[in-house]
Amino acid sequence: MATGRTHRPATRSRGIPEATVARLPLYLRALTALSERSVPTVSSEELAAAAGVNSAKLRKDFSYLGSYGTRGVGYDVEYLVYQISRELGLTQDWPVVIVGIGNLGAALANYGGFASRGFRVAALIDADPAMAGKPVAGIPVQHTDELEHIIESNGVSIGVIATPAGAAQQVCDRLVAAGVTSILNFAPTVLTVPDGVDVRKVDLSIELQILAFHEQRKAGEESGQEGGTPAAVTRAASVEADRKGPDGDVPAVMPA
Amino acid sequence: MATGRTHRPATRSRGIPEATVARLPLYLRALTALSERSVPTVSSEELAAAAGVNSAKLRKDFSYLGSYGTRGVGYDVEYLVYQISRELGLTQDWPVVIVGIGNLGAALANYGGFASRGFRVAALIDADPAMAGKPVAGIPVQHTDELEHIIESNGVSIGVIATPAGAAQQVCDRLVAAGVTSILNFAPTVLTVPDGVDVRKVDLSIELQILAFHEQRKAGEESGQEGGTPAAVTRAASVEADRKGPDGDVPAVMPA
DNA sequence: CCATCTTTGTGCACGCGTTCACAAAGGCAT
DNA sequence: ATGCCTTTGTGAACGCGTGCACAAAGATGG
Repeated sequence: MATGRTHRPATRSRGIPEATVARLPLYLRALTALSERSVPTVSSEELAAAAGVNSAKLRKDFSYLGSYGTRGVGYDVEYLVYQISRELGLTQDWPVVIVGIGNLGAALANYGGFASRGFRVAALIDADPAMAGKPVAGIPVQHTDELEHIIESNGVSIGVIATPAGAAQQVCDRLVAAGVTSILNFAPTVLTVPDGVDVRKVDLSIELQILAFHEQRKAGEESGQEGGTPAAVTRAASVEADRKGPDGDVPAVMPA
Repeated sequence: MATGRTHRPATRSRGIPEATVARLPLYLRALTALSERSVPTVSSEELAAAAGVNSAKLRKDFSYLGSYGTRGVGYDVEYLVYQISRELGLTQDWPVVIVGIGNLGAALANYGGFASRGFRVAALIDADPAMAGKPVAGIPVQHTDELEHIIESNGVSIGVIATPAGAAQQVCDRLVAAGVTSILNFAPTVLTVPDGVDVRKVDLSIELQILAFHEQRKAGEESGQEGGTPAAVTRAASVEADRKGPDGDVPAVMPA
């Protein structure tokens, strides 16, 4: 999973474990699919299979929400959709701003998953004056100068950062100062935020590196090859040669 | 974090805990930045701050790799960069294919972080015949028919899925059948894969929902408002109304 | 109304991950 | 060479998350 919680070490919110909260959207998605097919009830076993988890874990997760099941029958799909939606806070609209409208920012703006879960793109913001006014996904891009005004007038509490790494912390600071208390960070940087602000990060580069680790392990188990080969040393040395200048001046979205 | 490990419950590979592996890329990034500034050594305290973790955790993480530090001094930056790169398997080139060249796929293709860490985009693949031959990020898009051929002739073991949810499992099956053993999934679906295949997922919708949960909790603690308000019920009911048809036929990338 | 059968909800145990706290180790100054 | 000072490496304790296994609960059929 490309996700990583940053701060908030192990805060069990209102008795619901963090690990459970992270799975609720998964259950909700599976339940929504069942709801569309007009399935009235579902057993923990079936739903767990659809969500890709263990049925015992699913039952324990639901037990934190309350006793919404019926023994011998299962769970009422519609009721559970409502309960989970409510628990996740999806019963209200969340205005969201996306900062950094490069390739990735544009992809996010076009992402259909926003609107369908109570998230509304309130504004697209970019530092490039040439972008200002240009519509992306039907929404005109606004200049960074407007950031504070946009946040405050729309009551935005969730911000998405899709800028290059060099700009991320600065953007983050401005978002927080303007009142944003939850940030989804796509820039490959560690963001520092005050207490009370949640940060979640999505980092493609890290995901790939984790996959490479397991891939290497799988390959190494058979061929038994290990240790620094000459080629390996060469590549390692070239790693730094690739990276010129500070993080900020790489034009592409999300430099590593 | 937008990341979630899927299968592989708790396999401690060669003695290195999974949680440690997930942090190694973070350390590597911080170390690379230090290396660029020609910093010769760094203490666990400094590096931990740069990586956004606890110094004790960092030292324990490094202890799994071996004793690469010098007491009273710290760690040699260059040496550590090499050791972590080697451990993560970044000392070799990993050809990667990206399947699904929509908004997101194009953003990924343009992502600078690929090349700088030993990942090479071997091919871009899309099901739309109109896309075939069109260059994206300097690489011509190829049709899905070529998938097996591309995988085998390039020795690709890592695949990135950026298709709509409805196509993801099918693409996944074909990738695995052709020899791919690690998959990074951006489509909002649970992928089923045989043993030995690693799947990591990046799911924007889930991340936002987790943020919304905490955001609601923060808001609720002050205003003490709880329970299903009429407005809440309205929204919950409209959740399903938004979602027409099966997952597959939503045109946008990554429907939720 | 009773027996049976299905499925939930959870007590319990186990293992991973995190953190504390400190002894061991090495550099450095004198 | 010796003592001091810094920083590593790790033993031990703790807490969270997971999974097992079963008792309680309720539906269903006779």
